[in-house]
Amino acid sequence: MYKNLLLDDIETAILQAIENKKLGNMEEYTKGSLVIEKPKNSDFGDFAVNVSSLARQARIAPPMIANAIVECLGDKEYETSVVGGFINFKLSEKMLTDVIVEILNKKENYGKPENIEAEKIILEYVSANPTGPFHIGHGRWAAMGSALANLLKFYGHDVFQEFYINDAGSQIQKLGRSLLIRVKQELGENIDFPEDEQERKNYYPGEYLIPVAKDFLKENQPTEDIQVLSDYAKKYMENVQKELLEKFRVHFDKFYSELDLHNSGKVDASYQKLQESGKLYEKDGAMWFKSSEYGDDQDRVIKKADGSNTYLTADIAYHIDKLDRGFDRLINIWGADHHGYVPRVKASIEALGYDPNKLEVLLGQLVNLVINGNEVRMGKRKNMVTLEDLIDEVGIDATRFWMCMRNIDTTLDFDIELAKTASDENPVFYVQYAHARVCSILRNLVNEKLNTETGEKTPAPMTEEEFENAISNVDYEAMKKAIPTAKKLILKLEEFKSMIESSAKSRTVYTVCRYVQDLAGEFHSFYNSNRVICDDNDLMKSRVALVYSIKTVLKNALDILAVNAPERM
RNA sequence: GUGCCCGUAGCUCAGUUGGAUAGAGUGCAGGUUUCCGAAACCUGAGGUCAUGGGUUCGAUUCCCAUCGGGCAUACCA
Repeated sequence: MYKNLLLDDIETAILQAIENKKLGNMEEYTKGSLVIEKPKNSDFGDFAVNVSSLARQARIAPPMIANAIVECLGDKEYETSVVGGFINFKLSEKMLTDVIVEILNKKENYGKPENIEAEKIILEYVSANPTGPFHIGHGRWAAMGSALANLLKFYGHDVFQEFYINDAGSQIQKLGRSLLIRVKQELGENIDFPEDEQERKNYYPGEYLIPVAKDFLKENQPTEDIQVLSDYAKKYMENVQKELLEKFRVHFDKFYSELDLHNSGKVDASYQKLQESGKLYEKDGAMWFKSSEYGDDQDRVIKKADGSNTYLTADIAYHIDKLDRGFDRLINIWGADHHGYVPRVKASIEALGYDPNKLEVLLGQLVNLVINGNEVRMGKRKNMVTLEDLIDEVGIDATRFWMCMRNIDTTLDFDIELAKTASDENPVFYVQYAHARVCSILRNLVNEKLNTETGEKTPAPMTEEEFENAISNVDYEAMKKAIPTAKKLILKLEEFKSMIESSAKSRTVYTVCRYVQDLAGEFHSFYNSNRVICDDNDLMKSRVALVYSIKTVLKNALDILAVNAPERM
């Protein structure tokens, strides 16, 4: 990508300038200390670099530094100009053409970096309790996690997606007790969940267990055995969750059961290892882990006074297991309500002799539901608007896009009315419309036109063969005519590569959403003042190559988000 | 109380190791269609970057304090 090329050139020139004693007191330069950026005002150029930061070391004014560097740059394809401490770059038409050539050659691989250090990554997300249907908050992790997985894969990493099923704790008994009440209700018994708020907390009073009870009775004899009921409800909810994930285009390579983890002996084994490391001690009849020695604000209980394990014990074993499976990097997406949990898990990893920096936890702020302009707090069990309800109302594409379009650091306000009306106010349609429009142009190019009133046929502007030729044999001569009116558009297409790199490195998917909106905007703007199908054959051919490139890049970006790129709308 | 996240246009949000006139969408006002999809485009108004200090040639960005919002502070999971 041109950012890297320009930076290389500039850094070489700086080293040359230092050697020639043109940079005052400056004696050395560390690569990577400058950044190529886009000028705020495009009149300055296509790219720019600010060299003011070198002034302190060189002890001469920024403009002089900039000029000295430019002098050492030599003849290049692009033009340079100096304004204050900035060196501005203007790409040549040949360089712009090369962007299109590259896209048309690489197609669905355009944007993938050539040489990166591929990491073996395990990405864990959603990891919900199998005690009920997903709510909207789970939808955010599902959409963002799957998009992040797609992004990291596209970038070249080896990504394994995993869902940790919390199927071992007391909440499972609670689920069974709740199902028992629903079963009894089905059998005509006059019984309900306790009114008392404290007691009610021991149940899941949501109506979603009613169909579960019905199905249970179809397949089983009535029972009051909580274990049987728990197992049934748990499996049932797991299947409900799995089906919805697939429908939502979220694919996990493995569903890892906490119960299996316990049964495998791995939890006991990691407890043993912790004990051997000397980081456990007894207090008040319980076993404590000295996590405060590793930056946690206090020590944590690892085995309760009654001899049972805490949730943390299993989670330590789980993370150690991930490391033992040979992953270079563990990325977890957790809700912000679990943020206090990060230091203790890292502490345990370190205490057991692993590198805690291999674990990256992306903490996501929660989702607020906005109904009729009022925020509805997402309680875990009350006010439940399920993810499925949401998808049914606003569609998969819109839901995925909305969930991904904000930085994970900010609380997401999901305005259900806005998402439902979902037309002009919805950015996903704006982007999809751009893709459909491109496809429409491409169709019109090779289809003859029929006048419905007169029955007359106008021949297609291009034959299939001419079309194939226009998008496969492209060089500067062929593209030249399209360049002057398409400069901004081509620069945006070029930006796809640097966007992919920075998004992958910073683990953000909202930047991909922003990019597709920008690209769609550039295209719509271009479309309004330039025609693709026109009388000038050379111009038409070159614009066909341009428009086909846009379609390719839009598709590549939307594929990462797992949002459809429709041919028609 | 303590820790983490946040506070930028009416609203929802960007702002890349500190740097050019703080940007986009939406909303509002106005304009654009004999021609490839007007679900689009163009123009305009709209800002004490929460507040007050500090560091710096330069702060929306870094530091401190205050105010406001969210989350967490279990031998629950």
